[in-house]
Amino acid sequence: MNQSDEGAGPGDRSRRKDARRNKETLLEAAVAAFLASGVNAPVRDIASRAGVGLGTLYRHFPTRADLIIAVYRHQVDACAEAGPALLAAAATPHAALRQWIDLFVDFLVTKHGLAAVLRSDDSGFEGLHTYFLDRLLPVCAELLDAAISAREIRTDIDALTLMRGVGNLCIGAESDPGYDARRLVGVLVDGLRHPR
Amino acid sequence: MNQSDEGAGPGDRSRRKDARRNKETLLEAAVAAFLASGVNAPVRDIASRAGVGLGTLYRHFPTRADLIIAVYRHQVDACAEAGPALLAAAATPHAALRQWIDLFVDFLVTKHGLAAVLRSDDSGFEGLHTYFLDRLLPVCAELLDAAISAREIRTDIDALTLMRGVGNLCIGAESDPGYDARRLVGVLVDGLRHPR
DNA sequence: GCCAAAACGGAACAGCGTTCCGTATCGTTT
DNA sequence: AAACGATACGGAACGCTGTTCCGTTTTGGC
Repeated sequence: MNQSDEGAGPGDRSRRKDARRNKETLLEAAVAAFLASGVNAPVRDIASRAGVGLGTLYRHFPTRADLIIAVYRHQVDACAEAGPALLAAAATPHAALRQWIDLFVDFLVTKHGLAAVLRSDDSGFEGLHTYFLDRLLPVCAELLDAAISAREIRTDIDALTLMRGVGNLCIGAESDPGYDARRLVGVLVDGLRHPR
Repeated sequence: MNQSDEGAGPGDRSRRKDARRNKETLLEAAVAAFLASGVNAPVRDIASRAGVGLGTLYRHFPTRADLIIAVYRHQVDACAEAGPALLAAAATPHAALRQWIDLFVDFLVTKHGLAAVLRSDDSGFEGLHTYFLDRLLPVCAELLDAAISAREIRTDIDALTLMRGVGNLCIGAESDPGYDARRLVGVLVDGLRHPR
């Protein structure tokens, strides 16, 4: 989708070496900034952490979303790949779904502001939104279908709605001791089972 | 909490009549702007709709949150007041809780962006946040307690977590045909019942 | 009609993401 | 080694927020 598909690995041979180095530095700076101030850390902070101008940042990551994607790509991929393994290992598809969603929730909750930005209808984050959905929606759908086939859960909630719901429940979970997103997601997943 | 407690009714006698008129006009402009562009309509739009300067807007409503509160105050109050009535009328406390939450969800879903702004950890919306919680949390707690006393639901979800969860589930419900917040909230409320 | 008190309007400020372009560096070619 | 075109850099500037501030205007009791 964009040129930052592979972080700043050795994949982009044709680029100048200062460009490769800057991209790498920017990624490290972004990781640090996101950790310190959340995903909404100002671009200027990230650029100055990297000792680089704004122009440089924007050439490598045309939008905030691209930078966020580059930072979290590996973790999202790991989450996606865990799906089939969980399905194979768990006692029931519903248990696998629960475990997979827990994985997703753990990821979201530990990234300050990521859940919020994921759901933001602000254009400019569409790329981020799309990436997450492209990667995770098929996995979620597979688990959901398996649970439906096993007649464990209701059939009127599709994978997209479920993922968005789980993502939404994670919003604000980090900066609010009185709000237990994990438990609430657990309740939601319980509710998926056929009503009595 | 602030001087806009009563919209722009005849309550504030001591104010100059142009001030009263402007406040009323601003409220109408805000209603129109929120309807047209969502709760995040720029203050400048609202001021210019009202044919009034920015200073005037900010004198009457010291922050965006105050304006939003003034616009939705009556509907929030109505929702709060519906709680006890539903509890008295419904077959079971859990049914009353479900109906009350449906009321709340209907309110949120029809106000573009309100759910998002309600959950935003952005300071400046704390007033809004506080008002909603002050008004609705006791009602939710009453319904929740009743359902717990009737041994209908689990005891590990408190009113605050539930309300925030429901609010979160409503985020983005307006601008996303593929996302069914109402149904998802229904699933969550189902999940509140004791696990099998 | 006078005049303080009250309210108004909008320029100005701070902070955001993003764009743009003159300048500096790189790496190849001579 | 020198020169040169392509590539990349830096940061001022733009457009958009919400909010503050203060010179000017309006109001309403005397």
